[in-house]
Amino acid sequence: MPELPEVETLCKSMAPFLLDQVIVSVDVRDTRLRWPVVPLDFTKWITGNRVVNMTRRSKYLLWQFDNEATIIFHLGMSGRLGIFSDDTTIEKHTHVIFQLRDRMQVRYRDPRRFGLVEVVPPNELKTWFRFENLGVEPLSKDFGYKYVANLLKKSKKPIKNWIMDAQNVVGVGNIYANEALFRAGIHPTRPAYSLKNDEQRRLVQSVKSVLTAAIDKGGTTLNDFRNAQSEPGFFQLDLSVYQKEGQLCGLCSNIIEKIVMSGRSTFFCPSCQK
DNA sequence: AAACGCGCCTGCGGGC
DNA sequence: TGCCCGCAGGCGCGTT
Repeated sequence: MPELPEVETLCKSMAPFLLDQVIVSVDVRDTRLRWPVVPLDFTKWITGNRVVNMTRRSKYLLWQFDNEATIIFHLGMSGRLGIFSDDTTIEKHTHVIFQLRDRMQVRYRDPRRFGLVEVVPPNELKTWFRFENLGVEPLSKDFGYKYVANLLKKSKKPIKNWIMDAQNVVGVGNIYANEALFRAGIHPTRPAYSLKNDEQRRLVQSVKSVLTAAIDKGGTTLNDFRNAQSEPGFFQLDLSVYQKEGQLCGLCSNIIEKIVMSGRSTFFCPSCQK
C-alpha cells in the first residue's frame, strides 16, 4: 500500500487508540516477512510495556514504549495494521497479533510479506541502521530549494527516479512521484541536473502539496490500503495521471501517456510536462 | 561511484 | 469456468 501519506494516515488513526495502552502479549504466527520477525525480542522488550509515543519516519511507523524500546513497522506493498476485537475472525496472512487489555488487539497482516516488524532495543533508535541512509522528510523545512538544488546538480538520474530515491527525500513512491511531476509540469525522464531554478522550486512545492493533499484525504486506496479502523482513503479520486493512460488531461485535454521507467509504470501528460 | 535490474511474495483482473 | 499471464503502492542487493 503505502507511501508517506498512507503511513501518516495509519499513524494518526492509530495513535489515539493505542497511546497509553499496555501490550499484554505478542503472538507471532508467521516469522517470514522480508526480514524474519524475532519473537524473543517482543518477550524481552515489549510485553508488559506501555506505548508512550507513535510517530512516522520515512515509510516506517514507530511505536515507542515507556522502557525506551521501539517497534518499527514497514508495510512493504501489502501490509496493514488494524484494531480488532479478539472475538473477530483472524484474516488470512495475519502474521503478528498484539494483545491489549479489554479483549482488543492490533493485527499486522501482509499477504505479500514484503513488510517489516522489528523491535529496536531501548535507546538504540537514534542510531538504528535502517535509518542510517535516509534523506530528509519531504514535509519538513529541510526539504527546500537549496537542499534540492545542491543534490540535483550532481545527479544524472531521471528526475522521477531521483524523487523516489529515499537517500534524497523519503516517502515518495510511484503514485506520488507521478502526481508531483504532473503538478510541477516536469517530464519524468528529464535528467535531474537539467532542471532549471524555477522547475526545482516547483518540484519542491509539488511534492509537498501532493503529499499534504493526500494526507488530508486519508491516503490513496487503490486496492487494499486501510487505516487503523479499516477505513479506506479517498485521494484516488483526486489523482491526475496515475493509472490514467489514454484518458484526457484535466488541464489541457491531451491524452495521458504511460511509459515504463526502471520497471515502474510512469504516467504523464506529454503536453503539460516538458 | 552512480544507476540499473532483479528478486522477494501473493492476489487480482483481463484475455482466451 | 478455469487457466495463464502480466501487473501491483517497496526496497536492498548484485552487477555494470
